[in-house]
Amino acid sequence: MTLLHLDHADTLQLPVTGDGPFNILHTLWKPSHYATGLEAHTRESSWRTFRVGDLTAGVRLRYEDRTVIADIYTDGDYKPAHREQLTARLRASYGLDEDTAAFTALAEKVPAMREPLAALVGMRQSCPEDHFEIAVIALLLQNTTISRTTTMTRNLLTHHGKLVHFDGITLRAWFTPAELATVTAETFKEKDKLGYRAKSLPAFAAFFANHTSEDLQGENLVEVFQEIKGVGPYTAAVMASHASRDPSVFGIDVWNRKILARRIFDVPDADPEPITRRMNELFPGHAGTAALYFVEHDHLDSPVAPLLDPDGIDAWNSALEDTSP
DNA sequence: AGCCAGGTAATCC
DNA sequence: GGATTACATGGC
Repeated sequence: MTLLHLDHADTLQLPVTGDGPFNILHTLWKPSHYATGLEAHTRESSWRTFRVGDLTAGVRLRYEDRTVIADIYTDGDYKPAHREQLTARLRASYGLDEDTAAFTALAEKVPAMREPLAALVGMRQSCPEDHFEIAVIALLLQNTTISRTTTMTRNLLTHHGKLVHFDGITLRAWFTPAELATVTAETFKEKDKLGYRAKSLPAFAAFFANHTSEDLQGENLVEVFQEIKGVGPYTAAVMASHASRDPSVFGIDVWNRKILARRIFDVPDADPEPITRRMNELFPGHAGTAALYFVEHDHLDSPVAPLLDPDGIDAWNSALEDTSP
């Protein structure tokens, strides 16, 4: 597939205004997140692609003096409106304006949260995906293994997304709902190997071609999202907790169910209802944030997609560029 | 071979 | 309503 070269267009200074400590490493890089090719992280820098309106952007992120510095690389006409959209998107994606004090106060009173808090304090939810993109991620996680989720993600992004190069790194970029709307369910099944999920994706593309993330502000999202075919309680909760950044919500699945059962009940597994009830008792209004801390702490020692060594970037680039369509 | 994966919708009683 | 069951695919 063609490699799109992006040129430097802007540098944004994004001060962290939220109250409390800010953990840049674990806000940008989550040890539990599987490899998508959409982002890469070293200890010093992160790279990530964004689709914003008609723009394809590559972003390199660094942090100093309580400010996130974002170097923006683009493929075309970069307008003032793009700067505004990207600024808002980056601030929201990494929770730069969100306080951590309320959660930290609750967390300090719960013995099971002591270690996760010590290791991760100042970490915010990260969700560079918009509602459409996070819905696709959650769809690909449904009832399958991470290995197959990774394969399906690679298939979709290779066949229907973009491959870009900027600031010395090669990354994949998402397709937009409009771009995906031209693809049939049969292609998703036969070519992208999505299995029974194939018929959900056209419904996702159609819904989000007509509803932007901005349109959805203020709705009861967990209910609204479930009107989309293929979106149930889990996918809707992932969308609300991640893209809508509702700190009280978390999607429960067989994976985090076991992690949370162990952390709060000291048992290998438990039913979703008592887990949800107990999480809400322990962390009222912040159960989603608490779940995030438990899950990321669980993966800290063996990350799903480890940090990149700066010497490994050439190999990273070759691996992505060699993927055939 | 058979079971299970970071679920959901359709179809039962 | 709540309790099954089919649904694609791949790894162990």
